[in-house]
Amino acid sequence: MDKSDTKQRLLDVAEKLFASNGYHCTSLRKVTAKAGVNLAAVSYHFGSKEALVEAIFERRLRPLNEERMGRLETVRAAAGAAGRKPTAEEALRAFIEPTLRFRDSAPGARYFLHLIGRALTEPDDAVRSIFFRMIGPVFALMFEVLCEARPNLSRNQVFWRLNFAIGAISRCTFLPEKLPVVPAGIEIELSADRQIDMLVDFLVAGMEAP
Amino acid sequence: MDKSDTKQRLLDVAEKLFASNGYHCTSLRKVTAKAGVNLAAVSYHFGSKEALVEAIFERRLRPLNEERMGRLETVRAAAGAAGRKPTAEEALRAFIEPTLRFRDSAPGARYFLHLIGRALTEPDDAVRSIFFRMIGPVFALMFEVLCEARPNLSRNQVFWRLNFAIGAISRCTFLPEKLPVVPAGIEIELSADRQIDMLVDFLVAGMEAP
DNA sequence: GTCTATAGATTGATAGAC
DNA sequence: GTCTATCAATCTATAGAC
Repeated sequence: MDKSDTKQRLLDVAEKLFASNGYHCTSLRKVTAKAGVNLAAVSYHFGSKEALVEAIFERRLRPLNEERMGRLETVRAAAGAAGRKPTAEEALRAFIEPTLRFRDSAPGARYFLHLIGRALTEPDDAVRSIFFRMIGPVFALMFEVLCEARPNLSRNQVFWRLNFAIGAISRCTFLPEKLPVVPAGIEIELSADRQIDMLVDFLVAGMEAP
Repeated sequence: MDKSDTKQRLLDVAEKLFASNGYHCTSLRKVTAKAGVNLAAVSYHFGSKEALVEAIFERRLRPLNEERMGRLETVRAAAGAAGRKPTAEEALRAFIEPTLRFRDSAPGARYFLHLIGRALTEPDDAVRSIFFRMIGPVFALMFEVLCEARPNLSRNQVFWRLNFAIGAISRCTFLPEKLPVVPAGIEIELSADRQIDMLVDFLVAGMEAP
């Protein structure tokens, strides 16, 4: 029990600190101090700082990606069985719903989503490529399903619209306190379902634009 | 001439390196070495690393913001004079066209846009707040004009749709080589006008969704 | 304005005792 | 598995000669 406890605590604390303060602004000393473990524990359990962040991605992104891929395959299969194309809404929901519902599924999931929202723009090539490698297959499948949903668009147009959608979605996975200046009276904390509805309304319209 | 030359070279080189490799991954030693000036020149001309990045933002963001604000005011005035509301397309174009045309207007502008695309998600509180302070008034005006354009939406909905749009736009200001895995046959380098059209098609539809 | 030299602090990683 | 102690590298910032 003690054995895995240190490892888990390191993952939990590092996830939160990397998300809140960034990978490079967070030293291993801060992580181990907050986790209440020894500095050398990172080397022992993970090997390096980079391997630690990779383990953080791996732990949460693997099940999340499996769910998104599974739902995308289901969308494709259901449409095929009915002799029609998948719709943009089905594809978008298959991606968005697991992502945003995941936000409230575990204590640290919110921090993790913030972390991957920033991984999209991560300046460190090593860290960014860890993330891109894990997200690549989901992105590729999403792209193919969207191409089927919008056969009249060029692949080029679908690619860019998917990128636009990714950018929009990433604004919802951010910790609310990290958003730009918020006008008075704005509700910045939304339930996952409300956030999903807003995203889907916006993105389906964008994706179905001529 | 020599006097301002060092300062300009520092701005140009730091802009490029901060954009390509990130603020924290770029040491002042790398900047001064690549600029061919002495390490101490940063302290002399700017005072600190943070003041350097602030000067980088200031140099390009001030004229760009003035143009975007001016165009937003024009949209509002023209609609008012005609006794109608501004449209979402007018508001979006007033923001997007200056931004993306700016991309090709100066040698380093492309790097700068990448930098501000990442400033949205900057983990360092000091750097992020420099950016938010500069972008705040534009964001606020954009929000008000969009509220006028879509009076049937709640301010909450407009706020989130504006955030979605910001996220989408930021995917176009990125250096193409920093995008996630790109499927074969995709044209990743688009002219500003082509990119503007794609963005506007997508975002107008999203913004006008019920 | 530009330079050298260095202070002063922090970092990731590791060797070796327990 | 956990700990102390420390290495070697890096960083920003600055003092002071020219």
